[in-house]
Amino acid sequence: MRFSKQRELIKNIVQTTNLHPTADWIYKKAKKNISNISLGTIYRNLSQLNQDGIINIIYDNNKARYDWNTVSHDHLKCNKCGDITDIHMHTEELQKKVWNQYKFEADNIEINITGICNKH
Amino acid sequence: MRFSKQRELIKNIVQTTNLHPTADWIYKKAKKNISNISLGTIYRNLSQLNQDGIINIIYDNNKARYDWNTVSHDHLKCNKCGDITDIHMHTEELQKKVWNQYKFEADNIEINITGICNKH
DNA sequence: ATAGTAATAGGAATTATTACTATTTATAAA
DNA sequence: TTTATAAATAGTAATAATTCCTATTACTAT
Ligand SMILES: [Mn+2]
Ligand SMILES: [Mn+2]
Ligand SMILES: [Zn+2]
Ligand SMILES: [Zn+2]
Repeated sequence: MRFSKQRELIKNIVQTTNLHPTADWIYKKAKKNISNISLGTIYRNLSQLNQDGIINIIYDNNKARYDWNTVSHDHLKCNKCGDITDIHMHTEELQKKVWNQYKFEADNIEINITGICNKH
Repeated sequence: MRFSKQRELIKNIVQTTNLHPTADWIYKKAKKNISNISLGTIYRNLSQLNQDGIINIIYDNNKARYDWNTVSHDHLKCNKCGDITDIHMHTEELQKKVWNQYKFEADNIEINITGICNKH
């Protein structure tokens, strides 16, 4: 993978927010630095960065969000303000359980909890 | 909500499969009975049925799937064959945990586990 | 039967994402 | 340094999933 200032910028944007931004949010932010950057470049680089284990993708209903935190963790999504916050459930236990009970070899466990956050 | 043969058919299709079908799968199946049914009707009725608690919606990456089983449960998705199977984790504990630790009032907990199923 | 209401079909619009292509750019060899 | 070339880019078109719109149809209560 060759260096590009676009990829560097995109990586930096993702790595300096905890908002779990969408591609479009990242695109708007990136345009402030590189005004003619294209949305295709955003998507291409986000998926490259994901493939290289540098960032994570999470799915919020029918859109992707990007997470700087590649360590396995889970999310709380507030129905009122839309905020997504990190939590850590102990998925190792679940992983064991699905193996023991279903002989299912889990490689990823994602827990998405929706409800009302403590700001309301 | 008034009776309609379209809604009855859509409900029946969802309630007689455990495949967690997409809107498009349901559409194709429905057309065999009502050849001029429209995709808009599929979506409208699926979301009505969901609002009335008759069926459930689950999100598989960036598309919706529909589940006849409205009792809280979770899913295993196989990366090889794409099959989605039901499991039951004990989410009551998780619900308590997020309340105690984060004061987050959970109304829905979805656990999505991907990996390799016991058919491979 | 008629009127009022609720549902429909069909297509247009929207949103998120991917694909295509001509041009530019990073890197490494000559 | 110049040059070769593979990778990346901008811009645009295409696709996929979903929602919105509107004229028409079907039920229901008078
Ligand atoms: Mn996170
Ligand atoms: Mn299910
Ligand atoms: Zn909130
Ligand atoms: Zn499988």
